Amino acid sequence: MMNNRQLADTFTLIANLLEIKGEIIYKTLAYRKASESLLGLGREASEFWKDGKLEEIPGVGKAIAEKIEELLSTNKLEFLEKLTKEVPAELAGWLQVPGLGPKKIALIWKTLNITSLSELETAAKNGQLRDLPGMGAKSETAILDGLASLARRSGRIPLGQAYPLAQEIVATLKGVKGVTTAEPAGSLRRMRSTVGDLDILVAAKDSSAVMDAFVNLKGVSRVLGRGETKASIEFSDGVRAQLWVHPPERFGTALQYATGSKDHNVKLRQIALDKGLSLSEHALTKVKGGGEILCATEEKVYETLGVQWVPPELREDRGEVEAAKANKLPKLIQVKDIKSNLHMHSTFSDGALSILDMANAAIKRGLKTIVFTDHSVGLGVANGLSMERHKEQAAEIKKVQKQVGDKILILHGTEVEIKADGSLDYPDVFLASLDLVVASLHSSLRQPREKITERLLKVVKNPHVDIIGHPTGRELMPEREGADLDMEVILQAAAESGVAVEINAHPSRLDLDDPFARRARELGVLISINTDAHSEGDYDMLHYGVAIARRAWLEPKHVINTWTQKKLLDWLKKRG
DNA sequence: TAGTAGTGACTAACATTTGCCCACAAATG
Repeated sequence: MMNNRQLADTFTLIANLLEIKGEIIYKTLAYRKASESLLGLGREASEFWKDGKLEEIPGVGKAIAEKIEELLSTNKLEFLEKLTKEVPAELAGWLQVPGLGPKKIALIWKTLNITSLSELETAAKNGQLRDLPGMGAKSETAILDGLASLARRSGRIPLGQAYPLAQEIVATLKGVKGVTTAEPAGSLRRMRSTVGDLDILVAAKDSSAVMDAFVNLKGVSRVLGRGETKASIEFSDGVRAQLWVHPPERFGTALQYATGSKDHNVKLRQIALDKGLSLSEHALTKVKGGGEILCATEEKVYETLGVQWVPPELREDRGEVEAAKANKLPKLIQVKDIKSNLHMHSTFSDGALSILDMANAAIKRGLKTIVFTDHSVGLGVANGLSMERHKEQAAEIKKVQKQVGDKILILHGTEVEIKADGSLDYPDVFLASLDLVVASLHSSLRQPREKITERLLKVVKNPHVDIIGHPTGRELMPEREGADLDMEVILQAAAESGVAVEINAHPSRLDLDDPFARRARELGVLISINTDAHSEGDYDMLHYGVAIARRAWLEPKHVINTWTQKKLLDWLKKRG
């Protein structure tokens, strides 16, 4: 049965083909909206279908509901088959080519009667494109460049890679003379777990010096464009970055614009229009009379519009604009709220540091409680612990606890392997003897949905398990898709059993991601944010996990790591 | 096409820059 990702891909394909076909824009928009909505839903559309409630999904009406139903029950869609007879599906792939949009694609396809990218390349090389209306030799070269760049590009960039890179760029640009402020914007500032490109915003009176510095950054392979206020570059690995430069007194509107998301901005600009103001990156302009209201800060933009300032992580048009209007935004969790790390490793399994070193590193970062959850015996590649070796670890923890005194509380737990049949790697009596149990999937991730859901469900119901670690098992660096789980079933069971579900803060995981985490919040599931630290530096990855939690609208009260030591210990005691 | 107002019709989608060709397409959040 198709999952949301596959449904969303189908509707994006339809939207792209309709756009090339030249269908009215609102149809295209409707399919795109439905696609976005499915991706952010946090529940499978099949759940809604089962209950006959497909049309309750935002952006899904009668026509799209029928198409979802057809796709779920037959895996096919007659509408799409018909459409691809009119507009070859291959053409949708052309939209990936930078410099090609729907109009040009339609023009080239209809005039030259070609549909594949290789035919397009040949046509460009043969000089067949330059004579088309509205095109010239330069657009022909641009298309060839675009094709080459497409071959280099590697999809979306994991946040854990983009974030440090952006910090570096920002630091460099801040050093340029005349620069007042520089900040990352775009999906990076919103802390999406993957980003498309790097957006950087700079405040400076004069743009030319900072633009120069930008296009001359180390590793830049080509300059895609450079104007008065914006420039765009590509690094040799295919990563793209953009720079906007605005005067300091307009920085607020500029940052608001560059942070997005697009849908959030559209909604906000609509609110502005309702107030007789036109919002752009430059200013709020009175529609009548044209006077400008300048905003040096983002806060002033939102304030002028009479809505609460929206934290960037929420700006996805998932209800935050309405909440801001009603003064009902959540008081989002912050890094400083986190008092404990409940999932981490030492040299007893595959960690880089001893119990003592990890404890000292945690003290340095102000943590009050840590739990060593080294791997269990079945995970041989990670040097998993036998029950025998757990005795050694217990002794070592006791010793270190004495050494560090009351600076931190060190607990003894495990990250126990969930075996292929859903049983755990240690017997229940042994699990009961540990302070805390994280249960995680590391193997047999490709089991069919029913099987792997059933497997995890067993674990959720085991009273000795306290936290489900990185629930889907997905990885971002290198990319590996998570298990095909029925997360709704898992989360509902978790709400019932009281087990906590993890947001793994390591940037190679970020699992759960925000749509599921938000659904967990709705269902009243306890959340635990952990670094899964294997080294000292891993502790500092916590902010990624907190960012995902913020994207999921989580407040301190939803997250067990914000609890006091006493509350945490009481909870663990109660769970047994 | 979705959503709403109201049962067949209407509205929705903001505002800007850049490059290339000479008015517009593409790209940006």
